Amino acid sequence: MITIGRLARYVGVSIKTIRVYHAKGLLPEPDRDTSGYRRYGADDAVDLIKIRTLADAGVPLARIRDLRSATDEEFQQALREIDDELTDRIHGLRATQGRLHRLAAGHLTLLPAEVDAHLENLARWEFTPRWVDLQRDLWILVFAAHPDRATALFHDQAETLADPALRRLFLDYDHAHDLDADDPRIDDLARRIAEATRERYESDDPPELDAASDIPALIQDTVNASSSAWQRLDTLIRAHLARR
Amino acid sequence: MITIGRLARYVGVSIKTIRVYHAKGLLPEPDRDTSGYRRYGADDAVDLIKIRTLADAGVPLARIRDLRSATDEEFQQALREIDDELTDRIHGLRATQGRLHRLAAGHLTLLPAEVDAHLENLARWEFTPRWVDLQRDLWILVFAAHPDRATALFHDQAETLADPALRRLFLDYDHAHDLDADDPRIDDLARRIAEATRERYESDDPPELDAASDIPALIQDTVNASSSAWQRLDTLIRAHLARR
DNA sequence: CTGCAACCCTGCCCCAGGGGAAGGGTCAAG
DNA sequence: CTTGACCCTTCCCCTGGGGCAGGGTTGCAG
Repeated sequence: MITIGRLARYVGVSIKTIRVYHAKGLLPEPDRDTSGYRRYGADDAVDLIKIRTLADAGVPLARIRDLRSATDEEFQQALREIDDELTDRIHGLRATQGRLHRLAAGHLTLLPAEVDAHLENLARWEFTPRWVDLQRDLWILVFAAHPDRATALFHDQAETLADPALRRLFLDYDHAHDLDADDPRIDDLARRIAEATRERYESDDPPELDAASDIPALIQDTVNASSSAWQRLDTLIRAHLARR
Repeated sequence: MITIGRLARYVGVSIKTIRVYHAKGLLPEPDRDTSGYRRYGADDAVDLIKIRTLADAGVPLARIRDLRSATDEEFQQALREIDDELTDRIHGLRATQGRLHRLAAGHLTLLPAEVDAHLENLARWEFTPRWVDLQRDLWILVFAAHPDRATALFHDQAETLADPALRRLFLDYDHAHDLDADDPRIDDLARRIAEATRERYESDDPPELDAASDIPALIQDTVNASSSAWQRLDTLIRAHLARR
Protein backbone atom coordinates (compact mmCIF):
# COMPACT_ATOMS: atom_id res chain seq x y z
CA MET A 1 0.00 0.00 0.00
CA ILE A 2 1.59 3.22 -1.18
CA THR A 3 1.61 6.74 0.14
CA ILE A 4 0.02 9.77 -1.43
CA GLY A 5 3.31 11.07 -2.81
CA ARG A 6 4.03 7.85 -4.69
CA LEU A 7 0.55 7.66 -6.08
CA ALA A 8 0.86 11.25 -7.22
CA ARG A 9 4.14 10.52 -9.02
CA TYR A 10 2.73 7.40 -10.65
CA VAL A 11 -0.25 9.12 -12.12
CA GLY A 12 1.54 12.41 -12.76
CA VAL A 13 -0.48 14.75 -10.61
CA SER A 14 0.38 16.79 -7.52
CA ILE A 15 -0.30 15.61 -3.98
CA LYS A 16 -2.55 18.60 -3.59
CA THR A 17 -4.65 17.50 -6.51
CA ILE A 18 -5.30 14.13 -4.90
CA ARG A 19 -6.29 15.75 -1.63
CA VAL A 20 -8.62 18.09 -3.50
CA TYR A 21 -10.23 15.11 -5.20
CA HIS A 22 -10.81 13.54 -1.79
CA ALA A 23 -12.31 16.74 -0.45
CA LYS A 24 -14.65 16.97 -3.44
CA GLY A 25 -15.72 13.37 -3.25
CA LEU A 26 -14.15 12.35 -6.54
CA LEU A 27 -11.89 9.76 -5.05
CA PRO A 28 -12.91 8.04 -1.79
CA GLU A 29 -10.66 8.70 1.20
CA PRO A 30 -8.53 5.59 1.66
CA ASP A 31 -7.75 4.00 5.00
CA ARG A 32 -4.98 5.53 7.09
CA ASP A 33 -1.99 3.74 8.55
CA THR A 34 -1.10 3.98 12.23
CA SER A 35 0.52 7.38 11.81
CA GLY A 36 -2.47 8.83 10.00
CA TYR A 37 -0.95 8.65 6.52
CA ARG A 38 -3.28 7.79 3.67
CA ARG A 39 -2.51 4.41 2.10
CA TYR A 40 -3.57 3.65 -1.45
CA GLY A 41 -4.13 0.48 -3.44
CA ALA A 42 -4.04 -0.28 -7.14
CA ASP A 43 -7.72 0.41 -7.63
CA ASP A 44 -7.21 3.96 -6.34
CA ALA A 45 -4.51 4.48 -8.94
CA VAL A 46 -6.76 3.17 -11.69
CA ASP A 47 -9.61 5.39 -10.49
CA LEU A 48 -7.28 8.35 -10.43
CA ILE A 49 -6.15 7.71 -13.98
CA LYS A 50 -9.78 7.64 -15.09
CA ILE A 51 -10.49 10.89 -13.26
CA ARG A 52 -7.49 12.59 -14.86
CA THR A 53 -8.52 11.45 -18.31
CA LEU A 54 -11.89 13.11 -17.81
CA ALA A 55 -10.42 16.19 -16.13
CA ASP A 56 -7.94 16.61 -18.98
CA ALA A 57 -10.90 16.60 -21.30
CA GLY A 58 -12.17 19.64 -19.42
CA VAL A 59 -14.97 17.90 -17.54
CA PRO A 60 -15.77 19.84 -14.34
CA LEU A 61 -14.85 17.93 -11.20
CA ALA A 62 -18.43 18.04 -9.97
CA ARG A 63 -19.58 16.25 -13.09
CA ILE A 64 -16.85 13.64 -12.77
CA ARG A 65 -18.03 13.04 -9.22
CA ASP A 66 -21.59 12.56 -10.37
CA LEU A 67 -20.43 10.17 -13.06
CA ARG A 68 -19.02 7.90 -10.35
CA SER A 69 -22.53 6.88 -9.43
CA ALA A 70 -23.85 6.67 -12.97
CA THR A 71 -24.94 3.51 -14.74
CA ASP A 72 -22.88 2.22 -17.61
CA GLU A 73 -25.53 3.49 -20.03
CA GLU A 74 -25.32 7.02 -18.62
CA PHE A 75 -21.56 6.86 -18.49
CA GLN A 76 -21.27 5.99 -22.16
CA GLN A 77 -23.76 8.73 -23.02
CA ALA A 78 -21.75 11.23 -20.98
CA LEU A 79 -18.57 10.16 -22.74
CA ARG A 80 -20.18 10.81 -26.10
CA GLU A 81 -21.24 14.30 -24.99
CA ILE A 82 -17.78 15.04 -23.64
CA ASP A 83 -16.28 13.84 -26.88
CA ASP A 84 -18.54 16.16 -28.86
CA GLU A 85 -17.63 19.08 -26.62
CA LEU A 86 -13.99 18.31 -27.14
CA THR A 87 -14.46 18.29 -30.89
CA ASP A 88 -16.19 21.67 -30.66
CA ARG A 89 -13.40 23.05 -28.53
CA ILE A 90 -10.82 21.90 -31.03
CA HIS A 91 -12.74 23.60 -33.84
CA GLY A 92 -13.07 26.74 -31.73
CA LEU A 93 -9.36 26.82 -31.05
CA ARG A 94 -8.62 26.48 -34.72
CA ALA A 95 -10.95 29.38 -35.51
CA THR A 96 -9.21 31.46 -32.86
CA GLN A 97 -5.92 30.51 -34.40
CA GLY A 98 -7.19 31.83 -37.72
CA ARG A 99 -8.17 35.14 -36.12
CA LEU A 100 -4.79 35.27 -34.49
CA HIS A 101 -3.10 34.91 -37.85
CA ARG A 102 -5.08 37.82 -39.21
CA LEU A 103 -4.23 39.87 -36.16
CA ALA A 104 -0.57 39.12 -36.85
CA ALA A 105 -0.98 40.03 -40.49
CA GLY A 106 -2.17 43.50 -39.49
CA HIS A 107 -5.83 43.55 -40.49
CA LEU A 108 -6.74 42.80 -36.97
CA THR A 109 -9.76 40.67 -37.18
CA LEU A 110 -12.24 38.91 -39.32
CA LEU A 111 -13.12 41.11 -42.23
CA PRO A 112 -14.49 39.37 -45.28
CA ALA A 113 -11.93 39.16 -48.06
CA GLU A 114 -13.93 41.58 -50.20
CA VAL A 115 -13.67 44.23 -47.50
CA ASP A 116 -9.93 43.80 -47.36
CA ALA A 117 -9.86 44.14 -51.15
CA HIS A 118 -11.96 47.28 -50.90
CA LEU A 119 -9.59 48.77 -48.34
CA GLU A 120 -6.70 48.11 -50.67
CA ASN A 121 -8.63 49.83 -53.44
CA LEU A 122 -8.98 52.87 -51.22
CA ALA A 123 -5.22 53.08 -50.91
CA ARG A 124 -4.86 52.75 -54.67
CA TRP A 125 -7.39 55.52 -55.20
CA GLU A 126 -5.14 57.74 -53.13
CA PHE A 127 -7.18 58.00 -50.02
CA THR A 128 -4.85 58.83 -47.15
CA PRO A 129 -3.73 56.04 -44.81
CA ARG A 130 -5.60 57.86 -42.06
CA TRP A 131 -8.84 57.50 -43.99
CA VAL A 132 -8.17 53.87 -44.83
CA ASP A 133 -7.54 53.11 -41.15
CA LEU A 134 -10.73 54.83 -40.13
CA GLN A 135 -12.63 52.85 -42.72
CA ARG A 136 -11.07 49.64 -41.47
CA ASP A 137 -12.15 50.46 -37.92
CA LEU A 138 -15.62 51.24 -39.14
CA TRP A 139 -16.05 47.99 -41.00
CA ILE A 140 -14.69 45.95 -38.17
CA LEU A 141 -17.26 47.47 -35.88
CA VAL A 142 -20.08 47.11 -38.33
CA PHE A 143 -19.26 43.48 -39.05
CA ALA A 144 -18.88 42.78 -35.34
CA ALA A 145 -22.13 44.44 -34.38
CA HIS A 146 -24.41 43.67 -37.31
CA PRO A 147 -22.99 40.77 -39.25
CA ASP A 148 -26.38 40.29 -40.88
CA ARG A 149 -26.72 43.77 -42.32
CA ALA A 150 -23.06 44.56 -42.72
CA THR A 151 -22.64 42.90 -46.09
CA ALA A 152 -25.47 44.80 -47.74
CA LEU A 153 -24.28 48.03 -46.21
CA PHE A 154 -20.78 47.35 -47.40
CA HIS A 155 -21.88 46.59 -50.95
CA ASP A 156 -23.74 49.89 -51.07
CA GLN A 157 -20.64 51.72 -49.96
CA ALA A 158 -18.37 49.88 -52.39
CA GLU A 159 -20.76 50.72 -55.23
CA THR A 160 -20.75 54.36 -54.26
CA LEU A 161 -16.99 54.48 -54.40
CA ALA A 162 -16.92 52.70 -57.74
CA ASP A 163 -18.47 55.84 -59.27
CA PRO A 164 -15.56 58.25 -59.98
CA ALA A 165 -17.66 61.36 -59.36
CA LEU A 166 -18.86 60.15 -55.98
CA ARG A 167 -15.41 58.88 -55.14
CA ARG A 168 -14.16 62.43 -55.78
CA LEU A 169 -16.45 63.68 -53.02
CA PHE A 170 -15.10 61.19 -50.53
CA LEU A 171 -11.56 62.05 -51.52
CA ASP A 172 -12.36 65.68 -50.89
CA TYR A 173 -13.85 64.76 -47.53
CA ASP A 174 -10.65 62.88 -46.73
CA HIS A 175 -8.43 65.78 -47.69
CA ALA A 176 -10.58 68.33 -45.89
CA HIS A 177 -9.07 66.96 -42.71
CA ASP A 178 -6.25 69.50 -42.77
CA LEU A 179 -8.24 72.58 -43.79
CA ASP A 180 -9.07 75.35 -41.35
CA ALA A 181 -12.51 74.90 -39.85
CA ASP A 182 -13.73 78.12 -41.47
CA ASP A 183 -12.36 77.43 -44.94
CA PRO A 184 -15.14 78.24 -47.46
CA ARG A 185 -14.33 75.09 -49.42
CA ILE A 186 -15.88 73.15 -46.56
CA ASP A 187 -19.26 74.81 -47.07
CA ASP A 188 -19.10 74.06 -50.76
CA LEU A 189 -18.13 70.45 -50.19
CA ALA A 190 -20.89 69.94 -47.64
CA ARG A 191 -23.43 71.22 -50.17
CA ARG A 192 -22.14 68.94 -52.91
CA ILE A 193 -22.11 65.89 -50.64
CA ALA A 194 -25.62 66.54 -49.39
CA GLU A 195 -26.81 66.90 -52.95
CA ALA A 196 -25.16 63.71 -54.10
CA THR A 197 -26.53 61.83 -51.12
CA ARG A 198 -30.05 62.97 -51.88
CA GLU A 199 -29.62 62.01 -55.48
CA ARG A 200 -28.30 58.57 -54.68
CA TYR A 201 -30.91 57.78 -52.04
CA GLU A 202 -34.11 59.21 -53.39
CA SER A 203 -36.02 57.75 -50.50
CA ASP A 204 -35.33 59.59 -47.33
CA ASP A 205 -33.38 56.95 -45.48
CA PRO A 206 -29.91 56.22 -46.71
CA PRO A 207 -28.99 52.70 -45.51
CA GLU A 208 -26.12 53.90 -43.36
CA LEU A 209 -28.37 55.69 -40.96
CA ASP A 210 -30.98 53.11 -40.20
CA ALA A 211 -29.07 49.93 -40.79
CA ALA A 212 -26.10 49.97 -38.52
CA SER A 213 -27.92 51.97 -35.86
CA ASP A 214 -25.41 53.93 -33.86
CA ILE A 215 -22.11 52.49 -34.95
CA PRO A 216 -21.58 55.07 -37.67
CA ALA A 217 -22.30 57.68 -35.02
CA LEU A 218 -19.64 56.13 -32.88
CA ILE A 219 -17.16 56.25 -35.71
CA GLN A 220 -18.27 59.72 -36.68
CA ASP A 221 -17.61 61.01 -33.20
CA THR A 222 -14.15 59.58 -33.25
CA VAL A 223 -13.56 60.94 -36.71
CA ASN A 224 -14.75 64.40 -35.78
CA ALA A 225 -12.50 64.45 -32.78
CA SER A 226 -9.44 64.28 -35.01
CA SER A 227 -10.16 67.43 -37.06
CA SER A 228 -12.22 70.52 -36.48
CA ALA A 229 -12.66 70.83 -40.24
CA TRP A 230 -14.23 67.38 -40.38
CA GLN A 231 -16.38 68.22 -37.44
CA ARG A 232 -17.76 71.30 -39.15
CA LEU A 233 -18.21 69.41 -42.42
CA ASP A 234 -20.26 66.77 -40.62
CA THR A 235 -22.42 69.38 -38.96
CA LEU A 236 -23.05 71.18 -42.25
CA ILE A 237 -23.96 67.98 -44.11
CA ARG A 238 -26.42 66.97 -41.40
CA ALA A 239 -27.96 70.43 -41.54
CA HIS A 240 -28.34 70.24 -45.33
CA LEU A 241 -29.93 66.79 -45.19
CA ALA A 242 -32.22 67.70 -42.31
CA ARG A 243 -33.57 70.63 -44.35
CA ARG A 244 -35.10 67.92 -46.47
CA MET B 1 -19.73 58.07 -27.66
CA ILE B 2 -21.38 54.89 -26.47
CA THR B 3 -22.04 53.39 -23.06
CA ILE B 4 -20.48 50.29 -21.60
CA GLY B 5 -23.53 48.16 -22.32
CA ARG B 6 -23.52 48.99 -26.01
CA LEU B 7 -19.83 48.38 -26.30
CA ALA B 8 -20.29 45.05 -24.56
CA ARG B 9 -23.01 44.00 -27.00
CA TYR B 10 -20.98 45.13 -29.99
CA VAL B 11 -17.99 43.09 -29.08
CA GLY B 12 -19.93 40.21 -27.58
CA VAL B 13 -18.65 40.32 -24.02
CA SER B 14 -20.33 41.07 -20.70
CA ILE B 15 -20.28 44.47 -19.05
CA LYS B 16 -18.48 42.88 -16.15
CA THR B 17 -15.74 41.67 -18.44
CA ILE B 18 -15.07 45.19 -19.63
CA ARG B 19 -14.95 46.51 -16.08
CA VAL B 20 -12.55 43.71 -15.16
CA TYR B 21 -10.32 44.69 -18.08
CA HIS B 22 -10.28 48.25 -16.79
CA ALA B 23 -9.42 47.10 -13.29
CA LYS B 24 -6.57 44.98 -14.62
CA GLY B 25 -5.19 47.68 -16.83
CA LEU B 26 -5.94 45.91 -20.10
CA LEU B 27 -8.17 48.62 -21.43
CA PRO B 28 -7.67 52.21 -20.26
CA GLU B 29 -10.53 53.72 -18.30
CA PRO B 30 -12.37 56.05 -20.67
CA ASP B 31 -13.63 59.49 -19.72
CA ARG B 32 -16.92 59.72 -17.85
CA ASP B 33 -19.94 61.76 -18.84
CA THR B 34 -21.61 64.19 -16.40
CA SER B 35 -23.46 61.39 -14.62
CA GLY B 36 -20.32 59.35 -14.12
CA TYR B 37 -21.06 56.83 -16.89
CA ARG B 38 -18.10 55.58 -18.89
CA ARG B 39 -18.18 56.70 -22.52
CA TYR B 40 -16.35 54.78 -25.21
CA GLY B 41 -15.09 55.56 -28.69
CA ALA B 42 -14.36 53.39 -31.71
CA ASP B 43 -10.75 52.84 -30.76
CA ASP B 44 -11.86 51.31 -27.48
CA ALA B 45 -14.01 48.86 -29.41
CA VAL B 46 -11.12 47.94 -31.69
CA ASP B 47 -8.83 47.50 -28.70
CA LEU B 48 -11.40 45.33 -27.02
CA ILE B 49 -11.72 43.12 -30.09
CA LYS B 50 -7.97 42.64 -30.09
CA ILE B 51 -7.99 41.79 -26.40
CA ARG B 52 -10.75 39.26 -26.89
CA THR B 53 -8.92 37.61 -29.77
CA LEU B 54 -5.92 37.08 -27.53
CA ALA B 55 -8.02 36.08 -24.52
CA ASP B 56 -9.91 33.53 -26.63
CA ALA B 57 -6.53 32.07 -27.54
CA GLY B 58 -6.01 31.45 -23.84
CA VAL B 59 -3.49 34.21 -23.24
CA PRO B 60 -3.60 35.24 -19.55
CA LEU B 61 -4.93 38.75 -19.04
CA ALA B 62 -1.70 39.84 -17.36
CA ARG B 63 0.25 38.91 -20.46
CA ILE B 64 -2.19 40.74 -22.72
CA ARG B 65 -1.72 43.79 -20.53
CA ASP B 66 2.05 43.58 -20.86
CA LEU B 67 1.72 43.19 -24.60
CA ARG B 68 0.04 46.61 -24.72
CA SER B 69 3.39 48.22 -24.09
CA ALA B 70 5.40 45.92 -26.32
CA THR B 71 7.15 46.92 -29.52
CA ASP B 72 5.85 45.61 -32.81
CA GLU B 73 8.80 43.21 -32.93
CA GLU B 74 7.95 41.77 -29.51
CA PHE B 75 4.28 41.66 -30.34
CA GLN B 76 4.84 39.59 -33.46
CA GLN B 77 7.17 37.31 -31.53
CA ALA B 78 4.55 36.89 -28.83
CA LEU B 79 1.91 36.09 -31.42
CA ARG B 80 4.11 33.36 -32.81
CA GLU B 81 4.55 31.85 -29.36
CA ILE B 82 0.84 32.03 -28.67
CA ASP B 83 0.19 30.38 -31.99
CA ASP B 84 2.56 27.55 -31.13
CA GLU B 85 0.93 27.09 -27.74
CA LEU B 86 -2.43 26.92 -29.42
CA THR B 87 -1.17 24.26 -31.79
CA ASP B 88 0.14 22.28 -28.83
CA ARG B 89 -3.16 22.62 -27.02
CA ILE B 90 -5.01 21.35 -30.05
CA HIS B 91 -2.72 18.34 -30.25
CA GLY B 92 -3.13 17.77 -26.53
CA LEU B 93 -6.89 17.86 -26.81
CA ARG B 94 -6.80 15.37 -29.63
CA ALA B 95 -4.62 13.03 -27.55
CA THR B 96 -7.08 13.38 -24.68
CA GLN B 97 -9.86 12.59 -27.07
CA GLY B 98 -8.04 9.41 -28.04
CA ARG B 99 -7.69 8.39 -24.39
CA LEU B 100 -11.37 9.15 -23.92
CA HIS B 101 -12.25 6.81 -26.76
CA ARG B 102 -10.29 4.01 -25.16
CA LEU B 103 -11.94 4.73 -21.83
CA ALA B 104 -15.29 4.41 -23.58
CA ALA B 105 -14.21 1.17 -25.21
CA GLY B 106 -13.60 -0.36 -21.80
CA HIS B 107 -9.84 -0.78 -21.63
CA LEU B 108 -9.68 2.38 -19.72
CA THR B 109 -6.50 3.99 -20.76
CA LEU B 110 -3.52 3.81 -22.97
CA LEU B 111 -2.35 0.28 -23.14
CA PRO B 112 -0.31 -0.66 -26.17
CA ALA B 113 -2.27 -2.81 -28.59
CA GLU B 114 -0.07 -5.82 -27.86
CA VAL B 115 -1.02 -5.66 -24.20
CA ASP B 116 -4.68 -5.65 -25.10
CA ALA B 117 -4.04 -8.63 -27.35
CA HIS B 118 -2.26 -10.36 -24.50
CA LEU B 119 -5.17 -9.75 -22.15
CA GLU B 120 -7.52 -11.27 -24.68
CA ASN B 121 -5.21 -14.27 -24.87
CA LEU B 122 -5.52 -14.67 -21.12
CA ALA B 123 -9.26 -14.94 -21.46
CA ARG B 124 -8.85 -17.52 -24.23
CA TRP B 125 -6.46 -19.52 -22.06
CA GLU B 126 -9.24 -19.72 -19.50
CA PHE B 127 -7.85 -17.43 -16.89
CA THR B 128 -10.75 -16.13 -14.82
CA PRO B 129 -12.13 -12.65 -15.55
CA ARG B 130 -10.95 -11.69 -12.08
CA TRP B 131 -7.37 -12.53 -13.03
CA VAL B 132 -7.60 -10.75 -16.35
CA ASP B 133 -8.88 -7.61 -14.63
CA LEU B 134 -6.06 -7.72 -12.12
CA GLN B 135 -3.58 -8.09 -14.94
CA ARG B 136 -5.10 -5.14 -16.75
CA ASP B 137 -4.79 -3.01 -13.63
CA LEU B 138 -1.22 -4.12 -13.22
CA TRP B 139 -0.20 -3.22 -16.75
CA ILE B 140 -1.95 0.09 -16.64
CA LEU B 141 0.01 0.99 -13.55
CA VAL B 142 3.27 -0.28 -14.91
CA PHE B 143 2.87 1.58 -18.20
CA ALA B 144 1.81 4.72 -16.36
CA ALA B 145 4.69 4.62 -13.90
CA HIS B 146 7.55 3.25 -15.96
CA PRO B 147 6.76 3.64 -19.62
CA ASP B 148 10.43 3.09 -20.42
CA ARG B 149 10.77 -0.31 -18.75
CA ALA B 150 7.20 -1.45 -19.11
CA THR B 151 7.58 -2.84 -22.62
CA ALA B 152 10.55 -5.07 -21.80
CA LEU B 153 8.84 -6.24 -18.64
CA PHE B 154 5.70 -7.00 -20.55
CA HIS B 155 7.52 -8.97 -23.23
CA ASP B 156 9.12 -11.09 -20.54
CA GLN B 157 5.76 -11.84 -19.04
CA ALA B 158 4.13 -12.59 -22.40
CA GLU B 159 6.95 -15.00 -23.18
CA THR B 160 6.51 -16.74 -19.87
CA LEU B 161 2.83 -17.29 -20.56
CA ALA B 162 3.54 -18.52 -24.06
CA ASP B 163 5.13 -21.62 -22.49
CA PRO B 164 2.24 -24.01 -21.71
CA ALA B 165 3.98 -25.48 -18.66
CA LEU B 166 4.57 -22.10 -17.09
CA ARG B 167 1.13 -20.96 -18.10
CA ARG B 168 -0.22 -23.94 -16.16
CA LEU B 169 1.40 -22.55 -13.02
CA PHE B 170 -0.23 -19.17 -13.45
CA LEU B 171 -3.57 -20.83 -14.10
CA ASP B 172 -3.15 -22.74 -10.90
CA TYR B 173 -2.31 -19.52 -9.10
CA ASP B 174 -5.45 -17.98 -10.52
CA HIS B 175 -7.64 -20.87 -9.44
CA ALA B 176 -6.05 -21.08 -6.00
CA HIS B 177 -8.08 -17.97 -5.19
CA ASP B 178 -10.98 -19.99 -3.87
CA LEU B 179 -9.04 -22.62 -1.94
CA ASP B 180 -8.89 -22.65 1.83
CA ALA B 181 -5.78 -20.92 3.12
CA ASP B 182 -4.50 -24.14 4.64
CA ASP B 183 -5.12 -26.35 1.63
CA PRO B 184 -2.00 -28.48 1.07
CA ARG B 185 -2.17 -27.84 -2.69
CA ILE B 186 -1.06 -24.29 -1.95
CA ASP B 187 2.21 -25.43 -0.44
CA ASP B 188 2.82 -27.64 -3.45
CA LEU B 189 2.02 -24.86 -5.91
CA ALA B 190 4.27 -22.41 -4.08
CA ARG B 191 7.15 -24.85 -4.36
CA ARG B 192 6.58 -25.43 -8.07
CA ILE B 193 6.32 -21.71 -8.81
CA ALA B 194 9.47 -20.89 -6.86
CA GLU B 195 11.31 -23.62 -8.73
CA ALA B 196 10.14 -22.48 -12.12
CA THR B 197 11.02 -18.89 -11.28
CA ARG B 198 14.53 -19.87 -10.31
CA GLU B 199 14.87 -21.91 -13.45
CA ARG B 200 13.71 -19.12 -15.69
CA TYR B 201 15.80 -16.41 -14.04
CA GLU B 202 19.09 -18.05 -13.29
CA SER B 203 20.49 -14.75 -12.16
CA ASP B 204 19.06 -13.69 -8.86
CA ASP B 205 16.99 -10.78 -9.97
CA PRO B 206 13.88 -11.52 -11.96
CA PRO B 207 12.98 -8.40 -13.92
CA GLU B 208 9.66 -7.89 -12.16
CA LEU B 209 11.26 -7.17 -8.87
CA ASP B 210 13.85 -4.62 -9.76
CA ALA B 211 12.31 -3.08 -12.83
CA ALA B 212 8.98 -1.72 -11.82
CA SER B 213 10.14 -0.98 -8.28
CA ASP B 214 7.16 -1.08 -5.98
CA ILE B 215 4.26 -1.22 -8.34
CA PRO B 216 4.08 -5.01 -8.33
CA ALA B 217 4.07 -4.78 -4.56
CA LEU B 218 1.15 -2.43 -4.80
CA ILE B 219 -0.71 -4.83 -7.01
CA GLN B 220 0.30 -7.79 -4.91
CA ASP B 221 -1.12 -6.19 -1.78
CA THR B 222 -4.39 -5.58 -3.51
CA VAL B 223 -4.38 -9.09 -4.89
CA ASN B 224 -3.66 -10.64 -1.53
CA ALA B 225 -6.44 -8.68 0.07
CA SER B 226 -9.02 -10.49 -2.05
CA SER B 227 -8.13 -14.05 -0.95
CA SER B 228 -6.44 -15.49 2.06
CA ALA B 229 -5.29 -18.42 -0.09
CA TRP B 230 -3.49 -16.04 -2.43
CA GLN B 231 -2.02 -14.24 0.51
CA ARG B 232 -0.56 -17.44 1.91
CA LEU B 233 0.65 -18.50 -1.54
CA ASP B 234 2.49 -15.22 -1.93
CA THR B 235 4.10 -15.55 1.48
CA LEU B 236 5.25 -19.09 0.74
CA ILE B 237 6.71 -18.21 -2.66
CA ARG B 238 8.67 -15.31 -1.17
CA ALA B 239 9.96 -17.59 1.56
CA HIS B 240 11.07 -20.19 -1.00
CA LEU B 241 12.85 -17.61 -3.13
CA ALA B 242 14.47 -15.88 -0.18
CA ARG B 243 15.98 -19.21 0.90
CA ARG B 244 18.03 -18.91 -2.28
C1' DC C 1 -44.97 65.19 -14.04
C1' DT C 2 -44.73 60.88 -12.82
C1' DG C 3 -43.93 56.42 -13.14
C1' DC C 4 -41.27 52.66 -14.59
C1' DA C 5 -38.11 50.03 -17.28
C1' DA C 6 -33.64 49.86 -18.60
C1' DC C 7 -29.41 51.57 -17.86
C1' DC C 8 -25.27 52.69 -15.11
C1' DC C 9 -22.23 52.98 -10.70
C1' DT C 10 -19.30 50.70 -6.72
C1' DG C 11 -18.36 47.14 -3.53
C1' DC C 12 -18.74 42.77 -2.09
C1' DC C 13 -18.70 37.64 -2.01
C1' DC C 14 -18.74 33.33 -4.87
C1' DC C 15 -17.09 29.57 -8.21
C1' DA C 16 -13.32 26.03 -10.04
C1' DG C 17 -8.90 23.96 -9.71
C1' DG C 18 -5.64 24.05 -7.62
C1' DG C 19 -0.60 26.52 -5.59
C1' DG C 20 1.92 27.55 -1.68
C1' DA C 21 2.95 28.51 3.02
C1' DA C 22 2.44 27.84 8.03
C1' DG C 23 3.02 24.84 11.78
C1' DG C 24 3.39 20.37 13.13
C1' DG C 25 4.13 14.99 13.19
C1' DT C 26 6.72 10.62 11.17
C1' DC C 27 10.15 7.69 9.20
C1' DA C 28 14.56 5.82 7.62
C1' DA C 29 19.46 6.30 7.10
C1' DG C 30 23.79 7.74 8.69
C1' DC D 1 20.25 11.69 17.45
C1' DT D 2 19.98 14.37 13.77
C1' DT D 3 18.79 15.28 9.05
C1' DG D 4 16.05 15.15 5.05
C1' DA D 5 12.21 13.57 2.98
C1' DC D 6 7.71 12.49 3.80
C1' DC D 7 3.08 13.27 5.62
C1' DC D 8 -0.87 15.90 8.11
C1' DT D 9 -4.40 20.05 8.39
C1' DT D 10 -5.66 24.78 7.80
C1' DC D 11 -5.43 28.85 5.64
C1' DC D 12 -5.03 32.39 2.18
C1' DC D 13 -3.86 33.42 -2.89
C1' DC D 14 -4.60 33.32 -7.97
C1' DT D 15 -7.47 33.85 -12.52
C1' DG D 16 -11.53 35.14 -15.13
C1' DG D 17 -15.14 36.52 -14.36
C1' DG D 18 -20.77 35.86 -12.36
C1' DG D 19 -24.09 37.70 -9.45
C1' DC D 20 -26.11 40.44 -5.88
C1' DA D 21 -26.96 44.57 -3.10
C1' DG D 22 -27.92 49.23 -2.81
C1' DG D 23 -27.75 53.20 -5.05
C1' DG D 24 -28.12 56.96 -9.06
C1' DT D 25 -29.63 58.22 -14.23
C1' DT D 26 -32.05 58.32 -18.49
C1' DG D 27 -35.68 58.14 -21.60
C1' DC D 28 -40.19 57.09 -22.91
C1' DA D 29 -45.35 56.47 -22.00
C1' DG D 30 -49.24 57.69 -19.85
